Amino acid sequence: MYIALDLESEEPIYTQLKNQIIAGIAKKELRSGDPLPSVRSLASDLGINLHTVNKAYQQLKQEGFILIHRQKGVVVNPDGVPSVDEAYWSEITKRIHPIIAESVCRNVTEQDFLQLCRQIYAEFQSKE
Amino acid sequence: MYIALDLESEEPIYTQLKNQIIAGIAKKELRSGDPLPSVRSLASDLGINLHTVNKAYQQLKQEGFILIHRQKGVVVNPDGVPSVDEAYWSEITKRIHPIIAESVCRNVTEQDFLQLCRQIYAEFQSKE
Amino acid sequence: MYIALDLESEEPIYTQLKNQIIAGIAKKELRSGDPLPSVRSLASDLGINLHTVNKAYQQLKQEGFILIHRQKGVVVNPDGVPSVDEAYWSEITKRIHPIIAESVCRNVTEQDFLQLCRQIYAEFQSKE
Amino acid sequence: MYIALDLESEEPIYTQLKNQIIAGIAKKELRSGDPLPSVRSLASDLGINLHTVNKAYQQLKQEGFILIHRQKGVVVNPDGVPSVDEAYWSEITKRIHPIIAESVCRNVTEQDFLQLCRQIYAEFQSKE
DNA sequence: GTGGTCTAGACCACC
DNA sequence: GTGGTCTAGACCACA
Repeated sequence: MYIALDLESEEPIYTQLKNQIIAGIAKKELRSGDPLPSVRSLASDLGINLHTVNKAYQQLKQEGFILIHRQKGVVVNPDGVPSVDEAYWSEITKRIHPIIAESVCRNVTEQDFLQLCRQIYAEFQSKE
Repeated sequence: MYIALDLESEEPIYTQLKNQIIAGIAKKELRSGDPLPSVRSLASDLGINLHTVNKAYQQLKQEGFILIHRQKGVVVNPDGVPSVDEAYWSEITKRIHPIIAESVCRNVTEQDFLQLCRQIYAEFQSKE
Repeated sequence: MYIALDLESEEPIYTQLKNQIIAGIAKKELRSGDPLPSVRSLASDLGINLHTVNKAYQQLKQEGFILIHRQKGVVVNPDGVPSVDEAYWSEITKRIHPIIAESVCRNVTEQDFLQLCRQIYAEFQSKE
Repeated sequence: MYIALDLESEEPIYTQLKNQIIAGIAKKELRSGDPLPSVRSLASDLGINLHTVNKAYQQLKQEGFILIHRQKGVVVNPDGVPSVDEAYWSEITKRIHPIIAESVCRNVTEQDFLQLCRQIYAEFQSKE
């Protein structure tokens, strides 16, 4: 799985990393039980500090995407990711809200917006 | 127009302020040419720092939502907000992408996701 | 509130710090809304690294004991700590289980054990 | 005696093993003088490393729970486990203290806490 | 070899 | 001033 980081971006590196791993899981490039690189090797491959990788891994662990074994290393959660619940639904609403507000202001039609979402959804489900 | 800030939130205050003004424009509570409070009075009303309000206003100006006249004060852009362009389209895609990735992982169906977007859209267009 | 760390202990410093802050809350030395020292000043006072303090604070935040404001600093959760729930009940059981197992082996009577617990409880509730 | 290890747990495997053997002694499933499997066979049965079993055994020996003879193998201490002493009493206090502190914060009543301890005690003494 | 902990020191965003 | 991020490099526990 290929990971591209923009070290100049305002988005923290660990966030970029985290999102790309989540995207990898969504695309089924990473499946339940698959191993992930060790913090050290991934940090070395990406040319970043191992603590940065570790921070991304810790958050992914905390959100239930991965398991971190002290010795065996890191694997995608074999039980799958916790499904949507109320807390997630309210969080996702809070995240989408301002995006749609701005789109409305900029005269993006609902149709266009939904179409964009469908495209992105399609991108993830193509390989299923 | 009522503005509610969460000073405890991880989201910077200036971002919250900016988003709520954009939401106000989207909901037509604020229309082209409408005046906005001065930096000073808004800061005082909200009990926050001048710089914080100023930062929000500067970014809104930068993105074409408002105009700041030295004398006339602050007004919603009378020419309307710049419509969607390619740059915005690519930016919006980048912002939605990780949200959808996580939703896919959490087994949110495309239908549910689109339905949520429709609801939020409806919230803005009700008063049109 | 006085904090004593044992830098030689096997228990990680951030865990010791975390537990002492929880104890402070339990003893009402720290009350809802009370401010805690900044990571830098506490680190300096204790003679440890600010990242170590930060780790303790982050975990306390994650467990709902404190809130961390970007600017205002750190405060004890004004809404109080999340009450016991099933997850906590099962966790606490898992933590006490081996302690009692060993006590049974060492001929600590149930009475003595419960008496010890009562004493510790009393220590926290004396100032209430 | 059945031993269940959680290889995913944060708790080191050797600690889990140690605690389960102590629990076995507390439950009288293992009695004074009873033989324990050899390091080699137990490691093989549990599918874990020799060193891991060895570390658990060494600590159990150190704390007086078992004896390790070069020839006769491993047995539960025929003289019984050393009874509670001051050192143990202070150690147990240190271990319970943070648990009760957190319980106080989370509004677990003393009654509920003591009741939980009684239940766990009962679990060990049922077979006596 | 793995991750966990700790230190030291840097720059940035926010207010 | 605050916390957030990132780097660099060290030692330890675990298996």
